[in-house]
Amino acid sequence: MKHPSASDTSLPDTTLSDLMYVTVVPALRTIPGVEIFDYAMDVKSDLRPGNIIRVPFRKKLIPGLVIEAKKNSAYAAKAKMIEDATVLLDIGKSGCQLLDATAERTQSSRPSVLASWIRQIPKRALPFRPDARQLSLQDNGDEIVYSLNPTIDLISQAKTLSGRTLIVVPWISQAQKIASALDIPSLDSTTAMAKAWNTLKAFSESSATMLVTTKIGAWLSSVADTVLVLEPENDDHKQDELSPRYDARWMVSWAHRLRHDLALKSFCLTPRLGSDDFPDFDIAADIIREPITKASRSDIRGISSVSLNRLREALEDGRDIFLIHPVSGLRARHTCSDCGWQAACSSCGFGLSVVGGAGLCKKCGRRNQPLPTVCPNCQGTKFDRSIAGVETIKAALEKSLETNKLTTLTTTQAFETEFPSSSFVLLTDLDLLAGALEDIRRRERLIIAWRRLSAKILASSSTLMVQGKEASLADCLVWLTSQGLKTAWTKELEDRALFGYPPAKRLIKLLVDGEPNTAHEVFKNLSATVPEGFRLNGPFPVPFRADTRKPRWVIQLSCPKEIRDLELSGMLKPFRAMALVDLDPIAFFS
DNA sequence: AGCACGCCGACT
DNA sequence: GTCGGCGTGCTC
Repeated sequence: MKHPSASDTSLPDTTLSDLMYVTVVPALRTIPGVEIFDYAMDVKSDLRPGNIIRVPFRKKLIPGLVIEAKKNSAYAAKAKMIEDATVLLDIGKSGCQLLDATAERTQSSRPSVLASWIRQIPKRALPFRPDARQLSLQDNGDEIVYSLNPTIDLISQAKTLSGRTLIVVPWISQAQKIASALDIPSLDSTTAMAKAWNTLKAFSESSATMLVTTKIGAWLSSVADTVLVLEPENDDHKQDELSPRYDARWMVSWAHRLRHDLALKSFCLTPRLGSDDFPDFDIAADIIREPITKASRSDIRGISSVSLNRLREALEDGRDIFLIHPVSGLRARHTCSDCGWQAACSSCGFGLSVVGGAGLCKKCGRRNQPLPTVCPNCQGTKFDRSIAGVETIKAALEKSLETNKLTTLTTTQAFETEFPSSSFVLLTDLDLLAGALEDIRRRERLIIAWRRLSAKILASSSTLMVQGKEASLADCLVWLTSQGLKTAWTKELEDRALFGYPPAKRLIKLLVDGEPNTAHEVFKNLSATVPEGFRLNGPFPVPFRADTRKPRWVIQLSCPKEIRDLELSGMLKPFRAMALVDLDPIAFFS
């Protein structure tokens, strides 16, 4: 099998005639620049681009991806011999291309991306044995389906499909629910190593199979016939913690770009900001708005007297009652009533939540941190200034209503719960649905979350009572209509355009660690590099850093949205040493 | 001699 | 980014 390459002609054939070479991307965390390695092999081992094999590396055997087979190598003298050329998986040429594109996009090396894709291969992995496969050569589309219940519609669509189908969802719990509904395997971060490998291998081997996965399996779209994406409007499709950080939605559409025979279908409730395609339905849920005013207060903090009465009535009518109050624990923060001093996490500096009498950090997860009873700033002894937590409200409500049948839900739980028919649900504050994030995207997130919750209410013929500031409540019913959403998104787009934020502009984020002058230095150098039409903002300090960590700064680079990844990464390459470059940020200020 | 530690360059 | 080779210096 001959694979032509530049090196075929650039070097004389001095090698033994029964040797060939392969260029391999090892599955290994490396810095950008440490990318590919050549290996020698017997000509009889028929390796091709896309094959995943094991290669000797230092003193170990590690997984590697063949990206080229060739007669000669400039590294022939160093090249180690591949003794066992057993192919363990094949991701094809398009898999290699997707790897290249992902590395470029995430500003990381191909080996690092590959390592994050295949993670580990069990010791006793069996050879790759694909069934005879008919490649569909038709040009398949990229379609968006709007639905009041995207999950149900995705499942029924999946049942009609016959090829190799990958279902990509934003959360593990959804993946597992869909897996059991369709009786197919799920691949997510909780799947054990050997099982994960066998699952993805089985998916790649069979031409008629189905797999549901979270963002960690999105790369398998390079071997799928059809990819179904659930809730593409949801930002949890982006891996934003581990490195390399990538976005499942981007990866899936890039796979489609590389292989047009890949059919792509997205199921959503809300169009993404910037879309000009809107659903043709309204979410006609039973919703009662209850503005929070001083006059409407009940004895229970955070609950109006009208809400309390409605809850009581619902309970008397035998309805299931739910409380959504997205502040866990006893109270949101341990804040001094007199001076406003706030207890902070000892490892990351974020404000501590009060759960079970001790401090819990919502940012880094550190638990059981001691909370002072006397304010270290002003010696005050009252700490009840912060918003009450769900434990506090639940206890007070159950006492007042003389019941133990109140179910409390966090936002995430609210999205995952199937409400019993005719439930009565109280949301304590509409604004809390958007989470703690103070970002230009707050409104966008709030609208998406609000529509999701309302659709769940509608599906179960329940009632949602929503408290909130008068101004916040004013638009919330409008957001549930197609026309109202269109208006809201148009307004949001105008605001973003005004400030130079996505999707009106492309935004690149650079994170610089160090003193202010370090950040300003990088900013100055960037200003000198960046072409006409680009704009720089910052450096903004990143809040909530631990005392032991250096301060971190955000520099925003706003540029025309048409700009290509390749051009950007070329321009920003010199800054890689000083800054972490995120070409695809979801949060704009941290 | 035996071993822990840390630096630094190579990894095919 | 990680490994491992090698030099240093301490201990038995």
